[in-house]
Amino acid sequence: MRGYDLDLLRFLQVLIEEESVSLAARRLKVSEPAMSRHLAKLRVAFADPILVQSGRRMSASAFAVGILDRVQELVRAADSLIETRALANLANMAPTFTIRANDLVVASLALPLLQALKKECPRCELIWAPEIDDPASDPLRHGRVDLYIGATDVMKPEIRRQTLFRDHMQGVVRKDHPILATPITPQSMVLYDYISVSRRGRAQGPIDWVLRNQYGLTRRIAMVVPNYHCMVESMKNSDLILPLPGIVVDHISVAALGLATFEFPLSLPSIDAFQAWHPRRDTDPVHRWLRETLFRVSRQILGPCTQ
Amino acid sequence: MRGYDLDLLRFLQVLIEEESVSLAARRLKVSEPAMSRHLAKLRVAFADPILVQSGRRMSASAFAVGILDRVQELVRAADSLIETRALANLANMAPTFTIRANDLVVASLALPLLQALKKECPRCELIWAPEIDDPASDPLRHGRVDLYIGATDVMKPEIRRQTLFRDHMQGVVRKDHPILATPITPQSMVLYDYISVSRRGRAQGPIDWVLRNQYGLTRRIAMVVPNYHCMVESMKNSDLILPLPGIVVDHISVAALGLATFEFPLSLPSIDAFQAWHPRRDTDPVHRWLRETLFRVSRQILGPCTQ
DNA sequence: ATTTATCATTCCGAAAAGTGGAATCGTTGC
DNA sequence: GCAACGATTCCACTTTTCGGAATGATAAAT
Repeated sequence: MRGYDLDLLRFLQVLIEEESVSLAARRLKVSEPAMSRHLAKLRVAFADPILVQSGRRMSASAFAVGILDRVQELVRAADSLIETRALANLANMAPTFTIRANDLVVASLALPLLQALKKECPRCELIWAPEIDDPASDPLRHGRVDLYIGATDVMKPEIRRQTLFRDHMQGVVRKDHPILATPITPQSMVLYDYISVSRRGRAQGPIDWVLRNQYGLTRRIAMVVPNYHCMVESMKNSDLILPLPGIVVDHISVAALGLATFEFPLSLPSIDAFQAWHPRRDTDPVHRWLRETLFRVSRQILGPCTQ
Repeated sequence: MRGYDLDLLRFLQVLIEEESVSLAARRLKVSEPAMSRHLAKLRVAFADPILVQSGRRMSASAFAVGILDRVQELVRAADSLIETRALANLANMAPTFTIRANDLVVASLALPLLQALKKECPRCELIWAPEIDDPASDPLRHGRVDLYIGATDVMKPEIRRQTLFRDHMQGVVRKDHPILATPITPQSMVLYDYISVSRRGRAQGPIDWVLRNQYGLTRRIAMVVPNYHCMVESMKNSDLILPLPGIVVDHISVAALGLATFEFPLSLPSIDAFQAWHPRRDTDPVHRWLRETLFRVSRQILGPCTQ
């Protein structure tokens, strides 16, 4: 006798995580009757109900909750055996990844990421796809893009995502801007006009919402630009204020451009940059290696997320 | 896509351990074609041959050898999930185990073992079956005995066994025996007659073989007895030498019986006491709990094996 | 060099297992 | 009391797995 079918562990993990036969079925792409039968087999094998009726819903039994960690680790470890084999051959592979990210990310991460990847896989290639105005999920779904790096996009529900780093906006002005002469307050913020960076022409953002809701103030957007490049070259001749994320500020030579920066005296929500991918790549060990390498590199370059 | 069938891990483990499709098939009680197909699926899943032809035989690939530890641990951990559930209910169980062991073992281990078992399972019961002269394997095969503890028995090949403790023989004589007047040598050993303890009337043993082969000496067996009990009561009135294992010597009150002990000046093979059970109990979590408890108790009482 | 033995793989028909849709059951909200 | 929702059971069909027979590969024996 060989004991129970170990493949039931895959079902067990998802059943406990979802606490629902229907959701578990959907997640593993089988019918509800099929999932129900798997649950029945698990109940026999473990002599435990696993999921118990809790009013209209189901909830996991104490025993099931107690072993979830071990089940998750088991399934993960079992799948990583496959990766052991696949990754053993990285040095002989020549994978090409298409990654879509905005210019800020490319500027700061592209080179260190490529260096880290090539360390283990010398013939690895990256293609940085240009930003588009369509929803970011579609190319992931169709497989035209392997990985997407964004911060504000709303992704389709099935798209997987992982936070890479946390950022916040800083104000950029010319070096001797009058706003710097005294401690900056919300009131002094709105004395000057602003530049807004938005590919879709969106002028309003978190700064506006906080000013209005917490101080009853309104800032003026003098113009909206699709990217910051030409602004940082010429804004030193004006009193305009340009909000930029830290990732950019760290990247440009502020002093050389005749500029200075300041922290907004506001409680702004942070910006969580993430990487996103389609679930079909979940079990692709080479794709996982890419994600893990990008995650590690982004933390090295940009510092850990404080969350 | 759910990834490969995790149940293949059971086959993977046995295939790597046996390095033979036939032996693996036999061990898991499937046909050779069935095992061959499982191997084929493993080869696809891992993109590795797993077993490669090495002349007439097969041997495990480097990759397979490299992951065997992890595979064994995975299968063990997966099966132990079942035990987690089963053992969670020990306090409410009332299992009865039939254990066959010789009197020496019963005398020294029965009470501590029962105490240790009852600590976790208050209604647990032990039945110590009397020694018999038939092969010890048969009752295990037929299920009449759950566990057998022995030392010298040859068991059937499918019987599982685990060493419990290591022992050695000591000489027992009356308190003022002349052999104790000077350092004991092989030559002085054979000046006196011996008692041999053997249920099957076997007079010769390792002592005889070592004396003959290393010193060209022969000891005289004055009599053979089926157990040592009556001898230790009456032998103080004679110059007979009674060899007994340490487990007995530690158990009886040597001084109160007017006796003394000595170490044989010979390089004798040690006695490995073991527990034995039928493989059908391998996956029985309650039976495994019994074995593990017996193992732990025997080490506590008799000291660890130096091996 | 040929034959024999052993072990692994492939083929094939039969048996077993698994599937999803439909029907049914149990619980809660309205 | 009825409707909605989710889980389970039933049923016919599909897929997978099984073991015996046949085949292939290798080394030992003759």
